[in-house]
Amino acid sequence: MSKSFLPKPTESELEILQVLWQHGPSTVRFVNDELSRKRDVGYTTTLKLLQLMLDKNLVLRDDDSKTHVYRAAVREEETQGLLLDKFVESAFGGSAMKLVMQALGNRRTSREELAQIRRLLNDIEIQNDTTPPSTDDAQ
Amino acid sequence: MSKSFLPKPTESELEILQVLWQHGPSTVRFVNDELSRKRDVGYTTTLKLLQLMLDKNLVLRDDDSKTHVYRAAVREEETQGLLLDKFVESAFGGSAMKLVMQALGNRRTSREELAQIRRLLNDIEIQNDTTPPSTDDAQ
DNA sequence: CTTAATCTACGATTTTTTTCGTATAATATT
DNA sequence: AATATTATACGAAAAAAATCGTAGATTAAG
Repeated sequence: MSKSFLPKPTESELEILQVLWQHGPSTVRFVNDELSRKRDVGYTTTLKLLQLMLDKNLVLRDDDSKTHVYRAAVREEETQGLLLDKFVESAFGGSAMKLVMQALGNRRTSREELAQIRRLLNDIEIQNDTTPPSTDDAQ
Repeated sequence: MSKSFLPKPTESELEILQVLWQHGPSTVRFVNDELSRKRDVGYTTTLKLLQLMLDKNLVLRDDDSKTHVYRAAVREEETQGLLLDKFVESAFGGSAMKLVMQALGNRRTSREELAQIRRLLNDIEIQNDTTPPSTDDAQ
């Protein structure tokens, strides 16, 4: 009931969402310019994508003025969570732990970041102690 | 020079690799049976996929006997690393930290796992101390 | 030996995703 | 006002990925 349908965005759709998340509501022109910084994309391609995303309710648009303004209709964390779940499942056979170990192991992590993770670990541990293990229903 | 070309496997190819990684060299029949446990797949579909993967050098096959035996040609960790990089880039805008935080935050992590991560964190920190910070170029 | 069962090869179709061209409308420029 | 610029809509092609059917070969069963 809480979370409405969130369709899994495709690779290209995700690129666009990144732009919208990072820069807020944007015109097609702006989104396209941003995408163009990385690779070659035609204007109408971006436009079409945005329109499809509108159909899928991935974005909303304000068409008061001639040049429409699009904005993300899905929240960043929520979407990332969804994608993460799928990714853990498909690439790591369901083991989030393996993923975390890989992510931490195979790249330089600064002292500050390490500290940040430690803090999070502490929080989780406290929660684990406070909140009883509950019925551990795996899916 | 070190790592040879590793093509990014598609979703379906990944499913197959999972089977091969987990069960070792397998026949088409076996792989198909495994996939069928999750969803509906035709035998020839699996066969075709395996053949395409052979072309791409994602798998190797032993066709001494009539029924061929396929095995993964790419290592699990290496492939996961590759996919992880792409995923961090596309879904988390390049921030592995955000990904780790999400992965840890949004799911129940057992005490044992938390300890495991702490150990890893320690190891990394020691490395950080031992190895000079070098040019700390964040981007 | 004949028939049934099991495999591989492979073309071809279907589905999904991405890209683009063109028509047309609105706005800006000279 | 005429022309150039910039937008959107939308069909449709191109590209990528997944699925399947059928032919022919080999092995197993009867």
